[in-house]
Amino acid sequence: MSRLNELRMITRVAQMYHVEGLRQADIAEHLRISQATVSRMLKKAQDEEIVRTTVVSPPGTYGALEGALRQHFGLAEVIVVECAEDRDGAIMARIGEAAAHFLETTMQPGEIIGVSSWSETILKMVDNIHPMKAGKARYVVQTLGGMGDPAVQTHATQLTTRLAKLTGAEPRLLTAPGVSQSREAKLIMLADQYVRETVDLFGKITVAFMGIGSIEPSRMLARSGNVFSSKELADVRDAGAVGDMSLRFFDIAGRPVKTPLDERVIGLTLEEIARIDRVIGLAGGQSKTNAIFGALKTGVLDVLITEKFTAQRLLAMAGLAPALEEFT
Amino acid sequence: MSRLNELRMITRVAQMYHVEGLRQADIAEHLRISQATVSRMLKKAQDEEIVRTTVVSPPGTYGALEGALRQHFGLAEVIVVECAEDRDGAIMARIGEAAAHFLETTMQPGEIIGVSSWSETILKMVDNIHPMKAGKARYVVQTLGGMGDPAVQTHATQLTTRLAKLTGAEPRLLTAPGVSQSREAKLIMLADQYVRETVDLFGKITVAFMGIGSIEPSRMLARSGNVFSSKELADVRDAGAVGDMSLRFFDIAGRPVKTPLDERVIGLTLEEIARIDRVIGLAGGQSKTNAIFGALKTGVLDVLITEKFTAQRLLAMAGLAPALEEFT
DNA sequence: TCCCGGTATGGATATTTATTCACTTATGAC
DNA sequence: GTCATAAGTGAATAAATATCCATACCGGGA
Repeated sequence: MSRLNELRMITRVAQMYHVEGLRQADIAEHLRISQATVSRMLKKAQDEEIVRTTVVSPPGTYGALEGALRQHFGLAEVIVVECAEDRDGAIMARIGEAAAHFLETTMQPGEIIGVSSWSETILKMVDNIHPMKAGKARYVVQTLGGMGDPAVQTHATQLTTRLAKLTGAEPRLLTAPGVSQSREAKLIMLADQYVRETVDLFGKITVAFMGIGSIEPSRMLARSGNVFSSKELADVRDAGAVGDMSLRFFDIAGRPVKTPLDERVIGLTLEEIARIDRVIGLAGGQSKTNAIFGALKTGVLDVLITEKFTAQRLLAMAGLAPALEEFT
Repeated sequence: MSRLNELRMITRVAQMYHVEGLRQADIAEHLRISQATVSRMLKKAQDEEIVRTTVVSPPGTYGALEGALRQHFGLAEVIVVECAEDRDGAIMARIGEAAAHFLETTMQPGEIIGVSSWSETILKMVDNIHPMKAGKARYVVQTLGGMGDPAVQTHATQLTTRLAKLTGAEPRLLTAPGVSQSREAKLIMLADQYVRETVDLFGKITVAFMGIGSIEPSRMLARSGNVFSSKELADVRDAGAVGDMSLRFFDIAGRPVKTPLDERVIGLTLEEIARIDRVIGLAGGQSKTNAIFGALKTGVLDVLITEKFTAQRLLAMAGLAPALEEFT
């Protein structure tokens, strides 16, 4: 009997607190009990599920998708954006916006930002960053050499420099090609004073933005500026690679895929990426799904920023398809 | 655009706070913002209805009914109990239990308790009170003279005394009949030293338990011990009375119904009842519905303790029938 | 009967949360 | 452009809430 009366009272307290918005002290007075007891009753109301709190995602946000991805891939944060069109360009733009906002709101003063310069998504991110007045970053470090002929390499330089300016940081450029001619050529590049200084900062990077690339011959070659042949690309794919971050390839299970090409790349290694405090992966789109899945499996990412349909596909691949109903 | 990102972030914060149970400071650290902002976001989440808190009544409790009654009749508290059987006896027993629990949990030390002694529900209440160890009441004041022949009047005395003992208070008895022979007889009674002392306490009562009686010839006469005639009863009813508290009659709209009988009653008046800080009305059952409705309309009650079906009928009478669906 | 472990209580206090304040930045009128 | 206004921020602080602690009480077993 008293059990029921107890529940009745707890319900009433919960009502007053959550619905009527009274303070615990007022409720205590009203019911002539102590505030401590009211607090305990409210806790009990939670435990007994007399009060239920639900968090609903507003239209255009995808809390459930984000939560499922966080959980399944062990990520600290996931941001899923909505994208009306399914064009890759539109998707990158939206992801870039979100990444920009993320950087703006989470950047700490003195941070050392790593950025692999030639991802289009990262370009979009930089486009959307507002100049920061307070709380400047320390360095923006280019984590991969430039692609294509030297004239075009200035794109990378510009992007790094622009990001540095926007964040109030000092740019640290990697004045070398992303893919050197040979292992030996790479060593020579690394001997350069300025290159050396930048590479030495790799271990100090506190936050890195990683474009995730897919192994798709046309795009890959296009963006590479033909620094490696379609033969090399085929080798990488034959070795099981599905995608790359900073030209470090991995397979669908997230295992690194090492080929001779690997030795010629001037930029962060997967091991170095893994040691960075916050690594933010940016990518979305049908063609990149496998690459993103592999990237997540490498375990080096802390944050993923992607797009709704991609997120759904990733969960489906992870075997969470049945739950997809909820994730519309 | 930033609007959506804002909502996304708020949703995430709400998720962390309400679902994952993190502290605001931890969330702030995770998201690299200030705790103040987290607090503000959570408030916004409430406002935007991103978090929804619902209080459900556990089975056997009737939060919705209680709330509707509180609201409609302007009561400070309402307790609705469940009663399996529809017998009046069973209903009174359950209401008595609830009233006992209410008294136990809300009584303040030094309280002066008024009790109109002959209501069966109040009898049940006293039956269910556990002796109080700490926080004793000051007085238990009998607010209506005894009914029936002097030998039977000891019932009233006993009830008051017993309640006083249970609450650690000093009993203050009204050693007079509830209904005197005449106006003159009443004055003589009131001249009595002990009666005087008790009546003087009427104005000091801090909490009063009121049985609510219905005008129903058989029961009324039975309980009255035939101190008034069926003619007198008919007069009262003809005057529109539907019920009484402490033999003070009122009609369905809660208006006092004064008849010559009124002058002969030795006990609290409605005006005196109205001045008491907390007046708790106890009643339930089909036959008492109109009486309770009238009692609520008098505006003298602060708390009502009743039973589920009675509560539903009261709301139906109040014109809240359509809402009854929810109140099963 | 008395004593013991488990549970509940309110007062005091530690912890957590909300609000204030001073300041910065964005926005819009002129 | 300049100014005023509005909106947002974090540090400090006020306010509210949760927890600790000492105590009281209940039920059950010696």
